[in-house]
Amino acid sequence: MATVSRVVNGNPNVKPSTRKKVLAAIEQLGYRPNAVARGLASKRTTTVGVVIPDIASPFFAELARGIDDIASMYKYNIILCDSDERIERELHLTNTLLEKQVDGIVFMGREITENHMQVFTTASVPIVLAGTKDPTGQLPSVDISHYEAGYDATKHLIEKGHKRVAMVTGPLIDPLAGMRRFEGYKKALDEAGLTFKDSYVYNGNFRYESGLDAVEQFMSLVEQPTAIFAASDEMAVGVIHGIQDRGLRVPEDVDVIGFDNIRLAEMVRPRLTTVVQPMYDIGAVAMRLLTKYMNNEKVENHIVILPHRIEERQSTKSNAGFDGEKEAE
Amino acid sequence: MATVSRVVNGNPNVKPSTRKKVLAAIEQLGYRPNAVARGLASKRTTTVGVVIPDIASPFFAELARGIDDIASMYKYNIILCDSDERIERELHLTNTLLEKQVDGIVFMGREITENHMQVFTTASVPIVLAGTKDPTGQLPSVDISHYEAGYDATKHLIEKGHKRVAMVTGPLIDPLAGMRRFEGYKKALDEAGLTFKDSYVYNGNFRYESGLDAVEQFMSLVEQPTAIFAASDEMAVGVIHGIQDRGLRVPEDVDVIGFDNIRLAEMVRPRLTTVVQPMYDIGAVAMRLLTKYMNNEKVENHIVILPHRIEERQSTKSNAGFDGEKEAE
DNA sequence: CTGAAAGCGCTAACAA
DNA sequence: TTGTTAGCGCTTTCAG
Repeated sequence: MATVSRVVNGNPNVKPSTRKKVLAAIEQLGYRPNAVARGLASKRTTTVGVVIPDIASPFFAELARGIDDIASMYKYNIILCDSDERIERELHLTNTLLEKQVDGIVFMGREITENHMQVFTTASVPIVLAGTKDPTGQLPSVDISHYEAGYDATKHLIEKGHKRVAMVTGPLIDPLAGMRRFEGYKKALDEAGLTFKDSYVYNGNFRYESGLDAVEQFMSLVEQPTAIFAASDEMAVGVIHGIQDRGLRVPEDVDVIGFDNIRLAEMVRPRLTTVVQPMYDIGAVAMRLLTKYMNNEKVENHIVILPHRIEERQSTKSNAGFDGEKEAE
Repeated sequence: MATVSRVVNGNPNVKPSTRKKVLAAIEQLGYRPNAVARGLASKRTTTVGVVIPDIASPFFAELARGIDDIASMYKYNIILCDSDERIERELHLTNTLLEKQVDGIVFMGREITENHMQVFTTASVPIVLAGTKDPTGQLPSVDISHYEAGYDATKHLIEKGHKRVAMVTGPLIDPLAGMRRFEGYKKALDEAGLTFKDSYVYNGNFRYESGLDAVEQFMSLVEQPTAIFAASDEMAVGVIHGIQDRGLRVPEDVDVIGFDNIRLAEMVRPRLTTVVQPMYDIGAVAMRLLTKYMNNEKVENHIVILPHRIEERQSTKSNAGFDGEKEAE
């Protein structure tokens, strides 16, 4: 019994000859170790929980790939839970995962509330946040700087000579991908001496249709924006199509920049200039970080901020020269 | 001890007053039942395994959503395993899931080999295939008729008057989404008296780039096709862009029809006419079917074929009238 | 309706 | 190097 356990677990204290015999018997009988019993006895399940807002979102799916790749590299399986972006569900799923005795959890979500903190901090296993960050900075997390990224995207447009720069934001209830990117936009405007206008902001929901709707708002203005920053690639593509559907051209009439760099960014004409977020890496690093906690390894920085950059494609004009206008201030 | 178990599991044989007391104590102590111990004792883990070729593929992600929704409706959790389209990995993951004592498995994959059958048929829990089907028809499965769908798509093009209809296939090693759709294409051609030409076929891999490459092949021909059927929406969008990049127009110069109806089909100009496959439903029905097997319910049809249909959008000409040509035969 | 007792299949000391 | 012995935390008879 114990020897079989040793063989199955690769314990070296087994005489090679008996190991052979055990292995033969295992093969013979088609014996399959019971991971549940093992989990109960050893208190390790080699399973980690993953909470994801929407598995069908290209952004989160890519994070999930990063998580899964590293997890399988470390021989962990993943219990994947789609929270459908609902907070009560996030909490409930986290508790279920804890009941299932996962060795750790990677949590993806939008907003981290007090309730989240309560559940997370009382958990007996490590939890790391991927693609988000808790407001108090207590929890380990892996993300980019949404503020900087929003600032950079806007500045990129301003540097091309644009004075009338609009933004399609995400839901502002989302403190990072929604609010912080928006704040970065305002900062860039401010720094360039451009006045912020409410009519140049459309609150979207990251989806394609929001981009279409945003264009409807912007193009009904007397002073139409000449450049648009969308907080997601999907919305940016919606913006491009909205513009094209009106007979205008991108980037000749309007420059467009997106956010994320999902594959869609290359599957549109013109190809989308966008802020690239290392989605796969965010997932991978988060999972790697989790393995360290699960193995009680030392971790120096529990909050990791990965770099972003701008990938310039064809939806923004390449020439810096531009028929500037002065009315915009 | 036993009474607590009864309370936790909702067993009615408990006096309401003691139930109250137990519940209070649970709350008081912050007691969290251990699902692993429960699984060992009861031999049910309320967890199902899901094998998926690529979590980042919009097609499979949508299936996964269907699976997950129904699973959570029935209080199951999901261990999600990305096989990365590699057969050995599929087999290995299936075995791991079995070791983890999942109550059932939903399997998504391309080809079902002898080796698969061996593992599947010796498993002690039910396994259902989603988005595929085993060649022998022994295993429960949920899918569409790829042959019919390929036939319908091609016929749709032919009925618009096209004589030169090309196809971008999936990998022909994929017996269904690759081969069967292709066979349907050939059937429709044959039935319409059109001769099949090798040069009108491009073997793609379902990805966007394949569509681009296919156009390169097709447009180098003396007799260029006037209509193209792509076996996936991604490839179809690649085809559209390939055509547009050459200064031609869709559908004025070439009609294009895709396959799947992923969200991308609406996020392109012109919007893509496509064969709609009920992706979410395939996943949902597969999971529902699995629950029946797990509960030992009667199942009448273990192979279910869901309907497909063609959604006509702007990438195919709406008028049946067409400047036909006769050289094509 | 409740409690006692026997496992579920394994791991982890401990002894031998 | 191997076997023995306790559990892991629950469910499930079986008495009472």
